[in-house]
Amino acid sequence: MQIALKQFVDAGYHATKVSDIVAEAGVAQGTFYWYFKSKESIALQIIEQGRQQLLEVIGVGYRTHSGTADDMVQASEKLLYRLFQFAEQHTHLMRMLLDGTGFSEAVREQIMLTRSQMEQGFVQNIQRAIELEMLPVHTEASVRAAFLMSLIEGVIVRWLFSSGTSASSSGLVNHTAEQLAKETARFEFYGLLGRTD
Amino acid sequence: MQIALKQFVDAGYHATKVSDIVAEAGVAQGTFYWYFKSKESIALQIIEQGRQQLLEVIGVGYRTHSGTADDMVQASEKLLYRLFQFAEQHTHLMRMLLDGTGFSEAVREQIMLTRSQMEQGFVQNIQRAIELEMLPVHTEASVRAAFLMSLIEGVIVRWLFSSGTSASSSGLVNHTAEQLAKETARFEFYGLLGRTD
Amino acid sequence: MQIALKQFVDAGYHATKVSDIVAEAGVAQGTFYWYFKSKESIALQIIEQGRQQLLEVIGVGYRTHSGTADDMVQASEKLLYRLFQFAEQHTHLMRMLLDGTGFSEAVREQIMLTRSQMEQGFVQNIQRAIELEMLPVHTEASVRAAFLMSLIEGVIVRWLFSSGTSASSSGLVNHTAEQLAKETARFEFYGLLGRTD
Amino acid sequence: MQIALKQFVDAGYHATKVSDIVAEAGVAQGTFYWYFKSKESIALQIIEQGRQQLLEVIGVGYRTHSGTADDMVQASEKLLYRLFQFAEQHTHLMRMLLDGTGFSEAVREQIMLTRSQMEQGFVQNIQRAIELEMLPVHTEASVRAAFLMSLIEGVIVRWLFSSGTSASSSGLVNHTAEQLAKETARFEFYGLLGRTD
DNA sequence: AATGAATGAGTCTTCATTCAT
DNA sequence: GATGAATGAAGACTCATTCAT
Repeated sequence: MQIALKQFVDAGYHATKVSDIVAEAGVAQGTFYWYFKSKESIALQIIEQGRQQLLEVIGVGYRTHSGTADDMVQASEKLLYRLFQFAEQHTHLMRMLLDGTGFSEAVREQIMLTRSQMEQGFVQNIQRAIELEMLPVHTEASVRAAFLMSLIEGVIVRWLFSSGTSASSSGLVNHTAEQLAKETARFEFYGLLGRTD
Repeated sequence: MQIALKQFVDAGYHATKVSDIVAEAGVAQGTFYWYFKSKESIALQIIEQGRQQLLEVIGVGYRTHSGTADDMVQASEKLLYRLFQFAEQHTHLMRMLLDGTGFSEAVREQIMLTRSQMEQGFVQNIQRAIELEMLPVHTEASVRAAFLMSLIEGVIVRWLFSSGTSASSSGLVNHTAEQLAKETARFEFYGLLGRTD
Repeated sequence: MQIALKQFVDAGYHATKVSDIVAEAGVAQGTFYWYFKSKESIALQIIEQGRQQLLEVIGVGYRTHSGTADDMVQASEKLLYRLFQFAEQHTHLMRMLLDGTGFSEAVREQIMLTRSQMEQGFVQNIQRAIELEMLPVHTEASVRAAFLMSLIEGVIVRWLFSSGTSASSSGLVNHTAEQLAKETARFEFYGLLGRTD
Repeated sequence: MQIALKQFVDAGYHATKVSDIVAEAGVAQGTFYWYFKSKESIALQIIEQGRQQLLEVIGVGYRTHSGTADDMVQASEKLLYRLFQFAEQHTHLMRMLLDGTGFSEAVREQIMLTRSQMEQGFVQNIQRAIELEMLPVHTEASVRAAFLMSLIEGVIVRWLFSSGTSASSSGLVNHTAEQLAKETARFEFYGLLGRTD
């Protein structure tokens, strides 16, 4: 699965032949089919496993029961830090989830489901914060979660996957997970204008 | 090209057969090859054309020479409005650019290049705003452009492409381009906490 | 036809596309079919035309009515000289006839027919020489004609077509038509051992 | 490879479909590509194998260290006999080598190389004979080898391949390998005029 | 558990030929 | 006479999957 994941991400799902996977794994073609029902099935299993790890990472904390704005920023920073760390350690998986390099319908659906579940987590957190009057009410929680999730996904993509291609390096490339978490949390809560005090 | 774009986006690049394209176009297989060198080449041409349109849309304004924070917000709102309108009218193209549904290496590279050029535009605008002291200096322009671009891409994806799959509808689905532009601009400048006055 | 012949010979019949021919000729694809019924038909016409020229060249003389061995050698030398000259001036045609670069059945048949007619000419000449007791009777005329024809074909091929490829240059490459005719005639009548006087 | 060779020779390289080969072989299309990289590659392998066999056949003897003219004629006769026998047993291969029925560039090159190597063998033998003063010096060895090779190629073509087409049967058709070797050797050394004693 | 040879459906691409203008 | 866009049959090659051993 490690090998398959890497190849899916590096070369794309379609461009990755089962024969490539087994070649790198050093086993025979038939062996693949002893462990996996099909090429699609291995992709599905990779995601399934990744989903669980990912949701654990973001699921842990962030469920404050009150606090100041600063508390929120700090809590978010911590969550983002954990998430970015995880992304750094599971580059291939994240790439599969965020790039979606041309998988089949069924696989794409699972990818979307995973991201959707992640986003749902944010919706709940934001909802809670609004109820606790830690956040103003001017916008729906789901919209704000969408903003947040967009931000996070985009940041990870630019941070970890922007090299190689001729595309610009987005200025995020040389950041540490920690710096990135701080910057992102600041933008999350205060926007481009930053804190106005 | 219209037909090919639609099929690429709906079924995926690989799943789209040249025979499907010509069938819907009502011409013979050979005719395709009279106009396009290969299947990849039509994808490349689609992007090339789309890139130009897209860059025109965001290239127009946003190059203020001074002004208050409110001016900035309004200018950004206008730009976003134009962009979201364009996205609404060119759903398939945007999907090709933002989803990248498993195209070949060469095509993916062009997609990335297009997005990168768009992001570069934002970098320059932000840089200008910092020079004019309209934005605080605490963060590099390229980082902020990355945030902004992430936001925009994520918003468009959730707004236009989130139906169909079982994934949640992200709360953005039923917004108009106008509403979305307003909300996004607000988040862009003030973050989750919103304006503090 | 000139252009087609050249391309058939240089690239091979199958590798030569009608579009290549018309491109070099500077006319449209359809124009080709105004003048020729098909790709095969142009090849057939080329041969037909070439056959007539070729048979004229070798048909002229060589019909002695008596004479010494020296007379025969000289007569043969003249014939070969004419033939080699013709070959030199019609390289492409000769190549088509002697190389037979993968033409279709019908074309190949015409090529064979042409060569066969040429060989028949030699059979008759040799037959005559035997009747006139200018040549010993130990071998059938047809066999000797086969030897002769083999010799001539091989010589022309090596003389005119052996460059380019990595294949050896056969030592014939830098001869003039005249030298070649002399050497060939000598071998024809006296073999490797040469004249024994 | 047997089957492919036969079909290449009977129908021509281009006219032979991979599907024809596998059909006659009784295997699936894919199986072909398990054993051969491409259609061209099987042709190349056929030649490679054939080259080795052929060069062995002519490589054996013929390297006398002195002797009379008669010795030479007999030695040559033996060599020719072996060669003609081989040709008779490997008709298809010889046809591929001598007819060159429209193969691709790469294959043609290998064919030419094979024939060239054969000719080189003759050059050396003749050179030796000249050094040993068994042959007169009036002509270069390479030229004489060209004559000889032409003779041999032409004889084989006419002997084995002249039926079928409407072309004449060249008078060689009904000879045995032995007779042919004798006649050819005679012509080789004494030419049309034959021995003058 | 593992092998790897065998399968064959699937697809892009080529190119001789046609035909409306 | 000439054009060149349109046709569509044909064929090489790929690769996920199967299966006898």
